[in-house]
Amino acid sequence: MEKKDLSSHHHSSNYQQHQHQHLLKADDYYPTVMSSGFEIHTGFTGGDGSSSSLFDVSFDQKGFMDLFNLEDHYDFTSLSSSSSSLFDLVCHLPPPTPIEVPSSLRQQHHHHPAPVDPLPMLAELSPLVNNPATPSSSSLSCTSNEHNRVAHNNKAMGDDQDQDHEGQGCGGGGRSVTEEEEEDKGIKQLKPSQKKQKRQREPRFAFLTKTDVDQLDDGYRWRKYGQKAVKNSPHPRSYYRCTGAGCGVKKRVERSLDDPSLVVTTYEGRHSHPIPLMPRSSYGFFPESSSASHGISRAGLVPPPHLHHQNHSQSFLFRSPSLSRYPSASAGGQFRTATSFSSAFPSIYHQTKGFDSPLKASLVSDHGLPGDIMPSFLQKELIKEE
DNA sequence: CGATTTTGACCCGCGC
DNA sequence: GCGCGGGTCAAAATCG
Repeated sequence: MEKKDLSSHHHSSNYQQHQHQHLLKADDYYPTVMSSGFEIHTGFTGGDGSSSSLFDVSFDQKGFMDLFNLEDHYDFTSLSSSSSSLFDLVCHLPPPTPIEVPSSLRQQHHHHPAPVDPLPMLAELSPLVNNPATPSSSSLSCTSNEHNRVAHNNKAMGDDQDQDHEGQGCGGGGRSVTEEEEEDKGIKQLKPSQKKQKRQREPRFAFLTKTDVDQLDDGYRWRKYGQKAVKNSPHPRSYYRCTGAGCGVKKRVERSLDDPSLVVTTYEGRHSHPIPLMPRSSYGFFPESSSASHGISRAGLVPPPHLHHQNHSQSFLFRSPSLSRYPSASAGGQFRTATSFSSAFPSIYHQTKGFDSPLKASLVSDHGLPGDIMPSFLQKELIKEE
């Protein structure tokens, strides 16, 4: 039934490499950190910014600051590419406050399970409203999982939340990934008593990406296991699972109702393995940094300790598939991406364009931390603009 | 031929 | 209890 509508969308093949802007948004939050050298402009700029630097990132400073409460401590304006990046900051900052997710997004995410322990603070903070600055700017909001409380108004995903304990899982919880996974699968079949136990979901992160492409290449390999029509939306939602052995990380991709040009990618769980491919994503960022556990290594960022705890730290790199083939950023063309993510930075909105150089960024997670979810899109998104 | 995608069916929780 | 909607399974189809 629904499929039909859906079908039209996926396929990367069709995606053109033209312009994609990625806005990253995050939704459920967890603070992830991204790294790398970009410039951060304190002013919020609209979506297509016109900045020309390679990595211009604009944040809504205010929101950002608010989140972190940094105002007093950090001078964002001073950040520049040379600096370690905002991630540095992030690392030292207090956790962000949750933001409210745009209605369209909310449907899905919000339900937060119960989580793990996320940031207490956040939890308390509760809802923030973010103002979607611009439609596209999408600020996304995120809420933390835990924070569900806040959000839980939406029940849309009710089941979601309830399900599985994976939550802790991937990294967190106690069960091994495989176990979880299996359980996951088996859930249906086994269901008897299990029902009672509600499953909790793992922490999720959502990113908003403004792009023509539905699928971003974040360095991991994903297998699509389902697609559903989204209520009130012509665009379907696709479900992907990481193909890594034992890795139960899931990803959900759909277009925003509010702005079809925005792709909402929600990650759930942590990867239990390092990023596979260099091939595809060989752009380099990643890696190594594992050792740095918290902190940023030059390239990467790691979530602040407090944030770190759970596994939330993940690293991502996003690239649109189509772009994958393009040799890195080096390609001098202009690329542009705008991402906003709420997880870590709730109302942040930034754009990047034209990277000329490979970003050095790598997000680090403790390696495979399950997380490794964070996109590095920042880094590499190379999108050729026109 | 193995991996991935497609897609209808099914499961499950929730509200009415 | 029923219908709705989200999420997942799994067989078939497709891809590389």
